[in-house]
Order: sequence, then structure tokens, then C-alpha cells
Amino acid sequence: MSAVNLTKNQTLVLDVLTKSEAPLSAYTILDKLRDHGFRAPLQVYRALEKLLEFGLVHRLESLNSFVACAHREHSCCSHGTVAFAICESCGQVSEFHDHVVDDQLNAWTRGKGFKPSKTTIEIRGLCAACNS
Amino acid sequence: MSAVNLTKNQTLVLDVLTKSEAPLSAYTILDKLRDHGFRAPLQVYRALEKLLEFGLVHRLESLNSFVACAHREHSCCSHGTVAFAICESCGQVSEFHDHVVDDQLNAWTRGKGFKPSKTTIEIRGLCAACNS
DNA sequence: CAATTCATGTAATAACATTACGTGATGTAT
DNA sequence: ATACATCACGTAATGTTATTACATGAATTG
Repeated sequence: MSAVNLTKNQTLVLDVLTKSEAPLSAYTILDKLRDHGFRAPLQVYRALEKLLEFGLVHRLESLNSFVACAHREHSCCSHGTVAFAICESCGQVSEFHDHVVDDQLNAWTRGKGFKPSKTTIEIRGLCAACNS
Repeated sequence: MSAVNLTKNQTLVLDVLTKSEAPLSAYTILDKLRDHGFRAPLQVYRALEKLLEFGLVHRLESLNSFVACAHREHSCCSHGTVAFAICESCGQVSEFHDHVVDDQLNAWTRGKGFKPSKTTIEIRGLCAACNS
């Protein structure tokens, strides 16, 4: 689809996130990339900034962490808000999209004259595997 | 309603948040309470922890900041998830509750066997006053 | 009264994020 | 081709947010 040309650092950071089961903090990413020449947090933050911009990565506000986008193939997610269910036991994150929620929040903002720029929806809890 | 007995520190922190127009970070609260004997971040974080527990204060994950609950009188908000619209220009925060969104997210989690503990919904953007 | 709980205080440290400054590579208009 | 702008990158320092560790006194309870 998009096929943005990523720089070396951006590629390294995206690869680390893609291979990870769970979200990673910027400093964890840094540690994982020391062998590839990363020395300072800024190298990670700069790559993340671009990846977020490209929609290849999401930031989880309630964890101060980052995940690779799970739906790169779906055009559905390029517009609309993405929600996350975050398991506090195993760390696994499910990314999903819900048009009803989206529409409902948009209805609220329209009603108030509020112009949304970015919406965060994060559900913390226990996943099916961990609460059984 | 609830009328929990707050300690001195909890009262001080809640008062500061209640009087503030915009959300405050823990360190800003600390600065505002220096005159009242506050010396260390932990004093603030401990008070906030309890106030969050009592439902008197909310944490805004996308800002690493805290606001007094706007709906202390409504029993409606003791159950269910609260959403926030945060103006990135003036800092003003609107707290609201939407049963449809709530139900929809609950439907998703039930379907997945996910047991939610806490849900964050934060809409960043420009309020009516700031985008006109 | 001993034991427990809990709010508090202080210090140190950990975790997360940004600012400031400089360099080299690439692209573009003159 | 040179001057100029832009951009990715590197390094260092600093700023901001949050927690851990340890100690004390007051209130509660058995």
C-alpha cells in the first residue's frame, strides 16, 4: 500500500516493534538497538515520531509505550480512531476499530463545536487467556 | 454524596485541582503547595492515588496530568467510563459520559473474553472557543 | 499495652522526553 | 557548478514525570 521509504533508523525501530509481542518503551527500544549503533534516546524518539506520522506505529498513552500498527493492510484504519485492549498480565495488546464508537464520539464533538485532532481509546484489563 | 473523610494533604491537593481551570501535573501541584508545607513529589502522588481511588480526581493519560472530577454530584458516573475532550489551545477539559460508547466497548470486550479494569478515552483537539 | 495500620516526611533514584548544537548528504534554483 | 535550503543523523545536557527505600508518629484494635 503506502510503501513509504523509511530511513535506516526508522526501519530498525519498526522492526524491533514488529517483532515484539508486547509494547515497548522508547528506552527499551534503545537498549535493543545498541548493537546497531544506537547511543541516545533521541535517535529512538526521532524515528518514532516519523513512524507515528506514517501511521506505522501507535503510541499507548497509558503505558508510555509504542506498538507496531496491527492493521497496516486495512484501509479502514487510515481514517477513524483505533482502540486498544491492553492485558495487564501478559502485556498483549489488541488493536481494533469500532465505527459505532467512532461515530458516537464524532457526534459528541460536532455537537460541542469541538474539532478533534487525535483520539485515544485504551482499555486496560485482563485478556481471555489471563482471566480464565 | 460519598463524603469520604479526606486527610489534610488529600484536601489540599483536591482544592488545588478544583480551583484550576486546566489539568495540572503532579509537579505543578507540588509547586502550588510549597507554602503549605509540601516538599516532595511523593506527597502529591500519595494524595493523588487516594483521590483517584475515591473517584474525586481523574488522570489524563495523554497529558500526564490530573483534573478534579467534574461530575461528583451525578451518580451516573460512578459506574461507566468517563471521556474527556481536551483543548490543545486553552487547556480546558470537558468531561462527559456516553452510554453508547460504553456499551459498545463493553460488547467488544465481552466478545473477546477480555475483562476490563479501566478505560481511557481522551479526545485531543480544539474547543469551540478556540477553533472559531 | 502490644500489634497493626495508615498518613506522613525525606532522600535518592529510575523512567520518560526534550532542547541545543553541530555535521554531512541530498535536492534545487540560479 | 555554486549557493541555498532541507533533512536525517549524532552527541550532550537537561528537563519532566514517577517510584523505591527507609524512618516516624498518630490512630485503631485485640
